[in-house]
Formats: sequence, C-alpha cells, structure tokens
Amino acid sequence: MTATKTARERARAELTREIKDEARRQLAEVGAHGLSLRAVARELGMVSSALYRYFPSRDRLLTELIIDAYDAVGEAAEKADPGTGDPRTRWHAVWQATRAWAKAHPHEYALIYGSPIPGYQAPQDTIVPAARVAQAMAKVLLEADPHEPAVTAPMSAELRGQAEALARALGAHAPAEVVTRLIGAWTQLFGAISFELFGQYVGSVDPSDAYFEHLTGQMADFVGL
Amino acid sequence: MTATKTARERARAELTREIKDEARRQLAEVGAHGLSLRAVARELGMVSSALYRYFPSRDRLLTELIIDAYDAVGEAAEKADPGTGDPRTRWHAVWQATRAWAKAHPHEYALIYGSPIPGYQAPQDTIVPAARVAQAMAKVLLEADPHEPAVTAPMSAELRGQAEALARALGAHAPAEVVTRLIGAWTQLFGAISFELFGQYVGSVDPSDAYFEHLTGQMADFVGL
DNA sequence: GTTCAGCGAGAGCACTGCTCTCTGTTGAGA
DNA sequence: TCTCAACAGAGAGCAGTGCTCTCGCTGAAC
Repeated sequence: MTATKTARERARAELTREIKDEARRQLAEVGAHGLSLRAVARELGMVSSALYRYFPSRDRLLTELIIDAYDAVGEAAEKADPGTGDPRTRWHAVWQATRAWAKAHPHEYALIYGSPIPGYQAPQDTIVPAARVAQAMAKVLLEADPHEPAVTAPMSAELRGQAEALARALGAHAPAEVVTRLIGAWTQLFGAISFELFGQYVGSVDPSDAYFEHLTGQMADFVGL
Repeated sequence: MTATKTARERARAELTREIKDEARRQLAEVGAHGLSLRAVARELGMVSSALYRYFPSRDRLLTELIIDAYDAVGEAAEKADPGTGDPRTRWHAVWQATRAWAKAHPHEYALIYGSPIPGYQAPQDTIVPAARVAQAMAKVLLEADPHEPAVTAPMSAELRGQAEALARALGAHAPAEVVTRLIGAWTQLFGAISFELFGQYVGSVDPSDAYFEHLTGQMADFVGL
C-alpha cells in the first residue's frame, strides 16, 4: 500500500529529504549555531516560510539531524566490527571507527554529544539510535565471555538494579559488574573523543592518536576483555 | 601605583564587573545560546552600543565567562580537598565537589565542557584555569604515592614523551604510567558529568548518584590509589 | 466539474550583533 | 587655570535571524 504514493506525497518526501540534506551540509560547514533556516531555503531556491510546511521549527529540524547523526555513528561503529575473531581486535575496531567518524564530522558530533540544544529534550525517537555505539561495544564484549574483574567494589542496590535492567534491555544475561564497567568504557570513549575535539587535551596529549590507542587497550582491560 | 586610580578608571572597572555579573546571571538562566548583549545592556539601564566600550564582541564576553567558570569549578574542587588524611576520601571529595558544581551550574558547565562556541579558540588565558580540577586530582594522587598498576600495556614513545612533559609541567616526578592513568580518570570524570547533564544516561543509569559513587571508587582503583 | 487541502510567495513582526555618528564629560598636560 | 584629546553613552541604522499570517494557485479526491 505504501508503495503507491500520489505525486504530491512523493514530492513532499523528496523535498523533505532535500531540506535535511542541505541542512546537514550547512551544519557540517558552520555548525549548529550557524545553521540558518533562511539560508537553507535560499540554497534550495525557495522562500523561508515555505520551509515551515515541512518542519515546524528550526529546533525540530535540528532534532531530525540529531537522529540521523546518532544513526551515522552507530552504523560506523557496527560496520567496523568484523563480527568474529579476536575480541580485543574487534573492540579496537569499534573504538577507532567511532573516533574516526567524530573527527570526520565534528559539528555533527558536537550536535549529539556536546551541549544539548535549548528547545530539545531527547524524545523517544533518539533513545534507540543513541544506544547503537554502546550496543556495538556490548556485542563485542558479551560474545567474548568476559572474565569478571578480580577486584570488585560492592555495588549499591540501586546501581545493581539499574545494571540488571539494562542487561535485560540488551537481551543479555550479563552480571551487573560487567554491565557497569561497560557503561564506564562507553563514557570513557565519548569523554575522550569530546576532550580531543573540544580542545581539552591541548597542552597535555594534544596529538591524541597515541593516547587514544593506549586508552582503547586500557579500557578493554577494564571491562575484562 | 595601581592603588591610585582615577574615578573614571574605577567606574570602568566596576561597570565591567557589573556587565559580567549580569551576563553570568542571564547565562545561568537561558544558557549561552540565549545570552543577549542587548538584554544585558537593557537590564543595566544602558543602550547596547555602550556595551561595546567594554567588550569588543559577544564572543569575547563569553570568553571571559569561560575563564571565570573554569576558575569556579577549579576552586570548588580545590576547596573540597581536605589536604590530609585518607587519599581515597580526598579523591572522593574532589570528584563529588566537581560534579556538584556542575549540577548547580549546568549552563556554565556546558559553556566550558560542551560544544565549543564558534568564534572561540582557547587562548593562553584559559589553559591554566582549565587545568585546576586536573591538578587537584593530581595533588591527591601524587601525595599518596600510588602503587604502579600491576598490568601495564607498553606505551608508545610519543605518549611516554607527552606524559613525561606533563609530569614536568605539574612539577612532579611521577612515572609516565601514573600520569597517563590520571588523564584517563580526568577524562572519565568529565565524561560522566557530561553524560549525566546532557541526558545520555537517560535510559540506563539515569538517577546517576549511585553510579557516580561507584565510578569514583573504580577510578581511584584505576589510578592506583 | 467542483471543492478543498496542501503548497509557495510575500510582507511583516520582534528580535539579534554590530557599526557609525553625534554629543557631553573627564582628566592630564601646558 | 585653561585646553584639548581621550573617553563614554545615546540613538539611528544595517543586515541578518526565527516565525506568523495572509494570499492566490494547483493537484487530487469526490
């Protein structure tokens, strides 16, 4: 049924896509701050008010770009994982691919992992795509049957509950300790990428390749890989 | 000599301060995005063009606020450290104080640890205040004579050089392994705070107190405390 | 063939950062 | 003590923004 679309519907879908594409182009150039609806419209040869037939507001357009960006990093991370072989190699591939995507798309990265844009609170739509990188890491880890870390601090009941709920959501029966450490690695991955891209490493580990390389291994140790 | 100031100079200094105070107030309310020079001027009963006698641009005003914010978190972290006693307790205090400051000043936090503002590249002025939290952590760690971690992956020459240079800058003769792990903990601290404030933990460890607590201990282990 | 929802254009509102010019004031040197 | 240059604030104005509203046109359904 959905295959048969009226000409108008097809035109609408196509134009919606074109607007997003142009917006993404400008985002990559001038960042979220500099993204202007009027400029997008101008580039597409239409008038700014016409754009509001497709997106109710600038923030809503940005939200769409956010979802796309989450999917893009997620896909990059997933595709980088060979799916078989040495778990540490797979882990390495996922980390490198995520960082590479971020460095190739700094403004899109900032859009999703930088300061949240004002009128925006993560709607349900973003939660699933936002988890894709984390899930790629989880896949590598859980398929490798990680050994539980030797030294383990006791976990509070609240944290244990959250970790177990998360394990259920991932569809894996992993011990809460492993899930918790996975969250730590996930945080570390994006913390390091953000620090590198946002200039916090200037003055310490500024060309960050060597450090990131080292960190990747340290975090593989950390999660028990 | 600097004590004797002309009335004009004193007025200028005071007004400069008032502008920054009002700007900070508005920043806390509406965020960097919503901060408007005209609104600041309006609130101070002056006209917007007059403001340009004190700050050459909006971005420059924001830069001043950035430096102040770095100093504010840095001071919070330093003051939280009792200076003596159990190193892990001190470590804990620094982490908690940093997180508490961030949660109390989310917009200021986003200004310094979120996406960088466009016209701004960290000038020399920000590098020193930006390091204060890291230095507070380093102080606790180095005064505790940390044991080197048992398992240590080999470090590349480049990374070792960076770590040693950083140790010299800190005025401490700590092994490169320890310094490198400190960078990891520093990254983790702000990575976790950013994830919490920017909504990435929604759906996993959303009320993050328990997780942050646990993470603090894990990272103390990580650095060898 | 008529009707009507959807579409683009255009004008307009309230706002922004920033510049320029004009006028009044202050303070330091002759 | 007087002069004059540096300084400060006001106001108008420019180019741009997001967003709204109204207007005709058009394609598709009835």
